[in-house]
Amino acid sequence: MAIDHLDGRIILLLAREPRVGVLEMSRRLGVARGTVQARLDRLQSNGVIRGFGPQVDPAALGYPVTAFATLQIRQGQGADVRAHLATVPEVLELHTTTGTGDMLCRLVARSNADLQRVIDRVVGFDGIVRASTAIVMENPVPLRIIPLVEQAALGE
Amino acid sequence: MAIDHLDGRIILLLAREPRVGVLEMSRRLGVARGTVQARLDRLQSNGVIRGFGPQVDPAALGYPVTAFATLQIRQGQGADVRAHLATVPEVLELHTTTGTGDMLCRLVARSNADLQRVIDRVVGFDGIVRASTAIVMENPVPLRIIPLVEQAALGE
DNA sequence: CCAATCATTGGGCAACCTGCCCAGTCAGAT
DNA sequence: ATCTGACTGGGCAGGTTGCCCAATGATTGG
Repeated sequence: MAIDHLDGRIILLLAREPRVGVLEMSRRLGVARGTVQARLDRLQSNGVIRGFGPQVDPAALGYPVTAFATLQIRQGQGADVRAHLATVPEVLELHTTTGTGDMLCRLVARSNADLQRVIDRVVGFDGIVRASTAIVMENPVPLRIIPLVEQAALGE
Repeated sequence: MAIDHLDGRIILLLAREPRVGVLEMSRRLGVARGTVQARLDRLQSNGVIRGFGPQVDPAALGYPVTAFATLQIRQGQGADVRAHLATVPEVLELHTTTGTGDMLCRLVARSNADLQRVIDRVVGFDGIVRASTAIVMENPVPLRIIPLVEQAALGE
């Protein structure tokens, strides 16, 4: 399940230049094409690489405002709340957590004013007792995985 | 900047089957190949599509534990803290926010025990006054963008 | 209303890559 | 010693890409 150095280099290369083909990769990495192909197949069936879907920027889509909402749920309403939130397009992800709240969700909106609409839609649901929202001002470290891949590839 | 229906269908198709080529897409969408190519180029230079990097699963890499940490920062130490957190591979993203805390970051770790090490490393920095961590138990809605793309493609 | 501009179409071309196959080598495990 | 699995290097047909072109709407500004 863990990845070795070559796997790491493949992922790194793909992350930097997603367009490179298997043949070009094999040249850059100094291994045979079949090797890269086999590694890639393995990484994907492993689940290490989930896919190569397009990374879409919500801001460019007209949703420049991001926020995180911590939700407290009425006991036993968890499933209903999950189903509710899954139907809201502006809910980009949802986690159930330990700690202060019961759930944490990432929201986007067209503007700060629009965020109010989104929040109303999110919390306007019976099972949600309380919500506390933190609006994102800056994103100094965008979602990344490379450093972790490097660490995982070295440590094995 | 906004996307139209055809853009939406292109993104949707790419999200479902990242391996399809431009030619196959043009067949499926019933438009000329050049059109799909032009749209794709535009979507990428627009920044709507950031790229097609591999989506790596931290769990498959040996980091099955995810947590969110809310940090309170000593006044004026923001830049230092950002730089510090950027050097920690287990910090997958970092936001500065309004509200209770000053920053919110997503962490991963090899285990709950390992999470302690990560947190120590994260908060073991002078500018951080206080940290409150929420461990993710479940992820009912994994990071997604499709519903938003559909909405954006319809609304324009 | 006309002209200009832009997106789209349909076609063609050479170069390239992919998927698939094979045999041979090599190292580690049994 | 034998076997298994990974890697190599090679070949092949088919499909795709990147690039070009001329022609056709559709939209916009004059």
